[in-house]
Amino acid sequence: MFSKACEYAFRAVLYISVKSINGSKLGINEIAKEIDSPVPFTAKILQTLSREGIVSSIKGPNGGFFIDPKSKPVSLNDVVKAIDGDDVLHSCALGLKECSDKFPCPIHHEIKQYKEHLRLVMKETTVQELTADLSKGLTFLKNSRSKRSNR
Amino acid sequence: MFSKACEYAFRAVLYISVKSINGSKLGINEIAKEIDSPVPFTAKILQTLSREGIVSSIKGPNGGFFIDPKSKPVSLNDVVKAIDGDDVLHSCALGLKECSDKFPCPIHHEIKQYKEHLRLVMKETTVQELTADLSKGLTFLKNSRSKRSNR
DNA sequence: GTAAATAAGGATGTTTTTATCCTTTTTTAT
DNA sequence: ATAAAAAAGGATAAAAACATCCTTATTTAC
Repeated sequence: MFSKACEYAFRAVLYISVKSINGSKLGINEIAKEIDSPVPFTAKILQTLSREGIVSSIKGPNGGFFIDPKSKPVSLNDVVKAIDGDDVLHSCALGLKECSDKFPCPIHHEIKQYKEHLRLVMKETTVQELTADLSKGLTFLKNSRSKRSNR
Repeated sequence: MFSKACEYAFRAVLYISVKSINGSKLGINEIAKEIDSPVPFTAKILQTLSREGIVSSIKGPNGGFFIDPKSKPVSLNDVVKAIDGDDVLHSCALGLKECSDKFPCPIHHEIKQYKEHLRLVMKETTVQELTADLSKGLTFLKNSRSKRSNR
């Protein structure tokens, strides 16, 4: 559905968002541990997200990554665009470069609705509105007994 | 959404299905040309589809690939399973190995409905029912001016 | 039964994605 | 000022996906 990089990006951004509520800044090691992702790869992804203005960061002691709760909400679509690019949610299931109502692939009409709905959800769902359930422990960013967390 | 291999598989199977209506058997070169895909890679994919019983093939002169129009219809899901495996349509958008109603990722509930919708479409749509529009020229398997077809 | 046509299978190569490592820059505390 | 802590950035490595090539097996036509 999305690249691994994008999956890590979602998880990282959500984790940072939750922890940023009380003004914390988070180091890359903590983030990677808590979302069960490889440290250096996650660092690269956060670099990109930082460059794209999706997360903030400060260097130096007591620095780290954070998301100002008062800043403009970040949609899931913003994250996808930053990491996987703009095409992912628009590309044809059969791989046609041009696939549209006027020039449809054989399953264009069958999955059109699904794709539109998914795009809408990704555009309208914000990281900020997902943080509440996450901090209440109603949703999760990693499996309890994942391999990585057991090392 | 799907791997390139799976995209080629969809296109190949659909092309073969259309041409099989009048009993034709198709060579790998013709198939790859008509669906605008790399010949040897497409050959590999058809090998797999043949092994999985999704297409039939006979070797030797006048041999080739075909789909008996009277055989049991093939769902798009059958093709996905043969090429990308069974997980693709069930995997978590955030990459959690275990993501369910009981143990949901933060966007599980948001996209659950759409994933189910897509799975249903893939299971219920058959290659056979897509062939009619395709042979009428109402749907397409390649772009008119694709790079490959211009070589 | 020989040659040609065709798919099947195995080995290999290329590109992209995923992941790691090392150095540099910035900031803070002392 | 200096040392330590942190992210940023560049170079490299490993794995997976994508793609090709060569040989083998099967079938047909002559």
